[in-house]
Amino acid sequence: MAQLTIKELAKITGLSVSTMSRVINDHPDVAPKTRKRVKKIIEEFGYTPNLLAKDLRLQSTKTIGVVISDISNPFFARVVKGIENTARQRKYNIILCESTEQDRLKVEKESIETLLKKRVAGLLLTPVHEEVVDILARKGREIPFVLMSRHFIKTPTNYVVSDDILGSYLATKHLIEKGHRKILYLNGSSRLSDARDRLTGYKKALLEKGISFDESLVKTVSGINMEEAYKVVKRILAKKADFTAIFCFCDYLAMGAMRAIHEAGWRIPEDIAVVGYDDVEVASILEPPLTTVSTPKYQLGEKAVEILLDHLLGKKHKTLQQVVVKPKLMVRKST
Amino acid sequence: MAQLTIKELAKITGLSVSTMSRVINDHPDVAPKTRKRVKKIIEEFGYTPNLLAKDLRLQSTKTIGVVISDISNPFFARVVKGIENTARQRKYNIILCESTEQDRLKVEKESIETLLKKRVAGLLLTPVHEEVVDILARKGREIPFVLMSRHFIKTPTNYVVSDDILGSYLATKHLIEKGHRKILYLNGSSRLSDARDRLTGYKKALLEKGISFDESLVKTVSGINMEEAYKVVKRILAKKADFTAIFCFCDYLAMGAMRAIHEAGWRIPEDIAVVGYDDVEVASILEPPLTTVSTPKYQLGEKAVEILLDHLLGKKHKTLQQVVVKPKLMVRKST
DNA sequence: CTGTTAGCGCGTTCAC
DNA sequence: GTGAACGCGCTAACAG
Repeated sequence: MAQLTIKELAKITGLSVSTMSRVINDHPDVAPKTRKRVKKIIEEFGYTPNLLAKDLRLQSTKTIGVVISDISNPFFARVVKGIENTARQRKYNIILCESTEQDRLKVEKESIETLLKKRVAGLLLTPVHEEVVDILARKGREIPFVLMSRHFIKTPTNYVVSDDILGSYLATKHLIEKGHRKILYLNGSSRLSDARDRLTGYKKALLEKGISFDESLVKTVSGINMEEAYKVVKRILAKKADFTAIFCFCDYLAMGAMRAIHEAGWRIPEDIAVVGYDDVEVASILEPPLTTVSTPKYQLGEKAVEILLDHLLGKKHKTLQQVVVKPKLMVRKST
Repeated sequence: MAQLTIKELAKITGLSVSTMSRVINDHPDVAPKTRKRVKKIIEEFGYTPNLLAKDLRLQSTKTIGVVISDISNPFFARVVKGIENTARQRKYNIILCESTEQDRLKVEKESIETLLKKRVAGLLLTPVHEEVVDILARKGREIPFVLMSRHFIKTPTNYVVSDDILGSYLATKHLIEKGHRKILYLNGSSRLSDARDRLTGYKKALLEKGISFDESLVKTVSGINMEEAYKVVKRILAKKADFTAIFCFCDYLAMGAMRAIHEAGWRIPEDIAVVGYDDVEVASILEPPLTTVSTPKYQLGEKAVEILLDHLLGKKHKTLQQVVVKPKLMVRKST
């Protein structure tokens, strides 16, 4: 990292460090010709300002920490795209951390600690444990953060989520109207608000249509990914299929479920109908095209960044922003 | 960012800053009881070391810059997962930058400049323009970097790629053996080595089987994504389908192509066979399951990080590492 | 084992 | 319009 420093640059130009600093930051108080000459030399010698020093001096960085559970999940990939693109437009960079591993809590905690040490300007998270939020609220830490896809009840925070109750209500209702009475719900961990809310929506539709809730029809996967869903559904199918439809917590799970159903020799939707959540890009070209609940993924990331920056720039300081977007049912061939 | 500093911590404990530094960094030269007491206070007061200061002092960061073209592409999502996970295991973080936009060159350049300013320890890239590599090789910049999926001929660098000629050769040969003579090749920009190499492999198989190369059967999409592929194939199909198979530069393109084919009312593979490249997770559950060329995506990212760290830690300094992994044909129902 | 101090690269008063 | 000097928070000699 033997780079040219501002001091050396000053030596080369024969001017002072402060003048260097001024032209680097386009400060007005510099004679036009001086500026020109210095800029030329900067170009020629390939000077690269050290943001570590600048940020330390200014006590602020243009870096946003992002903690996401699984970038392989097309839903999150899309959210991250939204985050990165809008952040970059606003001259911010993102440090991306995953927390997929078994011991998520530990990984999440460590990632956040590291991000805090790096003095990120703010945090964007899809936390698995509420405890994580407590860490951020600890004394002396007034770092802004916004949760995505999930929120916690105990701790009020900024967040951007989908109206999960509504979404899964619509999905379940749709299935019922298609004649299904026994609907398996393949859920994520009930520790999460999105999983809980989607279960609530599921129950709500059942109730409304006069179908009694059957606890045994709710299955929980240990990890939100295709492979897990595949395994779970395969196991269920091996026993006895006492249901005619599966509603999945998200499309990524639905994909695994579909694979299991196909492999078991059942047809979709004739034998088993499938509904997902998220409306991921590939949903429409699956076999068959997946009926799902559509959510604005890119915009979710975008909005999260905007809320964060509003707080950073002190615009809506202290005012909690909680955005809930309305999902939309996309009916396709899987039901 | 009003955080507790090491100096204030020293004041609280009644000890010196160096002692603080020592316990923070687990330096041996500290009395056990002192260490214990200090640690307790750190915990209690919630001290968070400032890495900006530490890194500035040490002239090195544990951050890796990653410039990827499109995180929505499941291939890259998987590669990034490999990068992030192995980096994190090695105590490094990644700053992720996308360069999808129209004016890629500019975005790529800017991202790299920013990353350099942030003093990332090294760079991982899938560059679109060779020019970008020149920037990194400029005087005074001896930052290590490794290219992924592509490389350049003019400039020798570290890289991790798939044997693209072999892969597309296998794919094309497979199609020919299935009886296809008119095979459309949906390619990415020929500026890229992977696109060029895959075209070469395509031609090689043709030549070997005594089929003359037809320039008009090579179509280039302007952007590597589903939507682009969908549009291009739709347009082609609207005219006249003078081919019985499509070989796509990657699965992501294949997905768009499949959608267009379905919409046009053709069957896969009866009317048009489709082959992709990458063997993305969803490939096996598409309609129909996609025949494709399998590449170790996660491992590609993993290997890239390892090469980078080898250089950072001075192990194989100056020795260029160029890894070429052998792809494997996965025959499924789309052919 | 512990404390003092210099300086990493930079921005910012405050002089001139 | 320009320069000198201080300090952001931290580590690493060096001294004790």
